Amino acid sequence: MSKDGGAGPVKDPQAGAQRPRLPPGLDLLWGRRERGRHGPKPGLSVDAIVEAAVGLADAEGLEAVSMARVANDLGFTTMSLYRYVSSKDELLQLMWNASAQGAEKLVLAGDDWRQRLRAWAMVQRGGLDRHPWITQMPMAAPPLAPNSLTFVERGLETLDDTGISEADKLRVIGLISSYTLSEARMAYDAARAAAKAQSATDEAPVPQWSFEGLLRELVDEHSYPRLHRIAWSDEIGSAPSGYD
Amino acid sequence: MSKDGGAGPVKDPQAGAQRPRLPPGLDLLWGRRERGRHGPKPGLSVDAIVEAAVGLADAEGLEAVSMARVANDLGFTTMSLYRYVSSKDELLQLMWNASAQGAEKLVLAGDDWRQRLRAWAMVQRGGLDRHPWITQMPMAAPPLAPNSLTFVERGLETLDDTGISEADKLRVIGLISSYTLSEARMAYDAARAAAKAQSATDEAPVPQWSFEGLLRELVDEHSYPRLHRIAWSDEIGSAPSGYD
DNA sequence: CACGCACAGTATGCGCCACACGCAGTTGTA
DNA sequence: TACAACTGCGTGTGGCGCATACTGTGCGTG
Repeated sequence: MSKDGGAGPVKDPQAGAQRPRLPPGLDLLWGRRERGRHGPKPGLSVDAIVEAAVGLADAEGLEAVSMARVANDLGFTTMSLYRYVSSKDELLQLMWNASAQGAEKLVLAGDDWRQRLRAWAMVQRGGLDRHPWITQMPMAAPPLAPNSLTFVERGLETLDDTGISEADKLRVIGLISSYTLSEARMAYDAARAAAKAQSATDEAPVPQWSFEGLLRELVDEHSYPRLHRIAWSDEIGSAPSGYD
Repeated sequence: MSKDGGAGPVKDPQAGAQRPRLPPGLDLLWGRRERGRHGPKPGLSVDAIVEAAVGLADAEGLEAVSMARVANDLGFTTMSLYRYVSSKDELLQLMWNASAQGAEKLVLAGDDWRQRLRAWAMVQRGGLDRHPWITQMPMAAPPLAPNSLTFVERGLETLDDTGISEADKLRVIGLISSYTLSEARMAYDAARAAAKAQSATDEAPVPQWSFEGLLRELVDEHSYPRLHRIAWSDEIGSAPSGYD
């Protein structure tokens, strides 16, 4: 297979010409997987598959996303999906990337970087609330999907007029990001647990524990003095993430 | 192995009477599940199971932990485990808790809170490096296991002489914690990816991508100007987490 | 002192999963 | 027109968590 030389018609006017091959998952993510030109027309598309999978995850959670369910929702068989996606993991990466769509067009208003950074974090939190299954994803490696990188880029943008180093900017973005993620995860899991407890309500043999109640029950005073104090004070209420 | 292995925090000789029932997963974690007194002697124990599972996860990763593998390693059948543990999820919680053992006896030296907090974070990071599978865990809800709470308590302790509110202390701990976790996760995933790439080295048709190289390849200058600058500068080197 | 029952470990099987493999039919190109 | 590339499907494999029903064991009590 020799593909060097620019003799043939190059569809991509981008001057990049011969880009090196990417690792297996990333090529599709960055639109560098080429489909052949022969054969029947595809009755399906990567986008349609990803859309169906995201819809399923939104409606029933990530654990409801199986190749069989997605294929069935689309009216195809399980194995047909593998003509478009090489593994379930790849599909998950595509879903993640899809959920971060629209980052390039968002406007981060604010006079100083604090306001902008805060707005950025709120946008992220909003996305996580809309697609809470992201908090349950395997999270292999830092996000190298195009939309995720765009979002990071926009985060860096909010720090433009601070004097800190580029590497520190990246670290700040990472820290905010991971905190937002973990907060969203807790909120989601708590909501799920509550929903589950409610669904199992017949006679209620389970006394319906709240997080705070549990903490008060479990944390005894002399083993956990500080936690005990916090648990028995009021308000574990939240203030978002506008600190530093 | 010590007799006081995984679960029981304290034995109450007299107060064993009337604590309310805990939700299904937590009772075992807090040593509040009572075994009957009849029948043959158990040939197995919760501690032994947890220990085997942790060993397996340390050696081959979390995905190698299946009820069948754990049981087989112990020389029992799959279903025998369910006499001690009511679900795989419960086993995972126990593993998590077990990995946080020893928090009560660690010494956090330092004159000011920064040093102590930093030491605390380093201990956490050390634990995550020793048991990297923790980064891959489902992470249902905030950690309510006794050892995890002990660790949080020790974290709060480092902030004793700061003037900030209790709730803020908790938030600081949470933030540091989540950042440490996400950093450890990235390091682990990167290591795994590298190991995988190396194991598939015959002729090396894959050009062996590094994270930095990938970033340089993917991030073009005008779509991602800031990331591009970072990618082409040197050092994405790390400085731990002694900031704020 | 024997009997019953709570308990231990086991055997079997169900429904689900991701995915390998090979087939039949369709379509652009030589 | 012949061929090769391609699509979608049927079938099969090995694994998973776990429900259920069983056989045997040994303690507490009649």
